Amino acid sequence: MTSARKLPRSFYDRDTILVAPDLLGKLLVRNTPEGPRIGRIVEVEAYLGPHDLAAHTSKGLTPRTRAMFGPPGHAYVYLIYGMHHCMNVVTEPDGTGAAVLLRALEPVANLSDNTRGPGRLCKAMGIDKSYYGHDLCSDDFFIAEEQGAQSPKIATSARIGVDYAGEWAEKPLRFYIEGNAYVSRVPSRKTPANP
DNA sequence: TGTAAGATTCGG
DNA sequence: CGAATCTTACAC
Repeated sequence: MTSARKLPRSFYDRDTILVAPDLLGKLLVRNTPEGPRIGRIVEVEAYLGPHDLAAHTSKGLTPRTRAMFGPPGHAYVYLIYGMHHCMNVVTEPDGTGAAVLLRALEPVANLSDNTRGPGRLCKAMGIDKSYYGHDLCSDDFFIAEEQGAQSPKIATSARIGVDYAGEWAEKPLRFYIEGNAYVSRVPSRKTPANP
């Protein structure tokens, strides 16, 4: 049986551009009365801070973005389009306003097969606003590293669904495991920066 | 107090 | 390609 080690707070207390790709291959774990729901992270997006026009924190500190401006290693959960929850992992020191959006999981235990895309990911894991600001260094909801796991092959692309962000929409801040069947989309779509 | 838009998903 | 659906932010 493979062992897994919970990631320490220091893992999240680094530049978001480093944390995002490092999250690939890690295990998202939520303990429930029916047993632990576990998924391997295969796709993420980095949101760097208030200067990143695609990030929610570019609007400043509001009740909604409070968790994202908070200390690292906590969950930033929000409802989008009135029907889907999205989960982020807060990074960098308290007050920075940066986070990593989890976009897709590969099912490992007690998960449906429907884990592609940030909305479906939260539905499969049972994540909602009750987890807003939840500490990911807790025992019931955390991210762990599989011991002996090999480093995944990482690819990048522009982030999805942030066309409103101008030049920030084109930056390669989406990271995913190349070839993994659970990545939500292939970057075969419109690529403006491809003359 | 009113309104516009969103880090998405699903159906036609 | 457009509706669903409702919270949030911001204008009046």
